[in-house]
Amino acid sequence: MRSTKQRNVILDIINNSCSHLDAYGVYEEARKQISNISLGTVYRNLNALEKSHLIDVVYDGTDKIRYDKKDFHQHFICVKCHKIIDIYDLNFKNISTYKNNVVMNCKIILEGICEKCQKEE
Amino acid sequence: MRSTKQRNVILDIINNSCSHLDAYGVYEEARKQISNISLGTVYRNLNALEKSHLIDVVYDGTDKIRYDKKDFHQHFICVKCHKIIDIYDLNFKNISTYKNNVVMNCKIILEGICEKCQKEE
DNA sequence: CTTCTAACTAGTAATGATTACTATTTAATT
DNA sequence: AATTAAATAGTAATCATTACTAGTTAGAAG
Repeated sequence: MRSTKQRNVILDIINNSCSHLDAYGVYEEARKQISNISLGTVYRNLNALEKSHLIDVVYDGTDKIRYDKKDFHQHFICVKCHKIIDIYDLNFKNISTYKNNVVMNCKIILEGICEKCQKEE
Repeated sequence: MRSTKQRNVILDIINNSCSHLDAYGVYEEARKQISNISLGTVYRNLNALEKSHLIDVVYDGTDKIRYDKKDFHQHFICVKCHKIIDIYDLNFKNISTYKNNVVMNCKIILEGICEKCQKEE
């Protein structure tokens, strides 16, 4: 993967933001630095950066994919307004609430390479 | 929410499947029982059932939303082939592998109603 | 049982997030 | 400086999902 101005700007935007931007949000931020950057370039780089494990994705329950820095933490997601709250102090002892937010469900997803795909590498 | 033939068939398909079907997969199964069921009806009911917490959604890393029965378990998702493996015996003591599948990341998402949305109810 | 009506459906059109394509540019190696 | 594979801008295409409309139906009330 080559180092380009566009890719560096996009990675910096993700790493310096706490707002879980979607692709268009990243595009709007990036245009402040590279006025004619293409939306396709933003999509292509977000996919490439995610594939290289340099950024993470978050699904907030809408149809948009949101992007997040690689920084170990968990999320609370409101099923009504789709707000995402970063959790840096998860405590499984009382998981029915997290700071006045009512918890209804807990999803745990392990991501990795399955047995079959390891053999094909 | 009224009980309709279409809605019952769709809920049954989700509850009797282990394959994390997407909307079109549910549509194909449903047509075996209601030959002229509409794809729009499938989408509308999947959304309604999820909103009523009768079914769950799973994101496998593709652009398709997959549906799952409400049955407390966790998921392993392969980042290469997007296979979803159900986990009923999660053990945090050694999380670097799950049954020969290499774990690279663990996402924990709490879902619920945020403080602001509670006040607006 | 009949009437009533809001909720639901089938079928189709529209939307919009994402991806694909193409000519041009550029990082970085030789 | 020359070379070239990878990347980009701009635009067109894709396709999962949602919206719309006229007709149908579940289920409550008389």
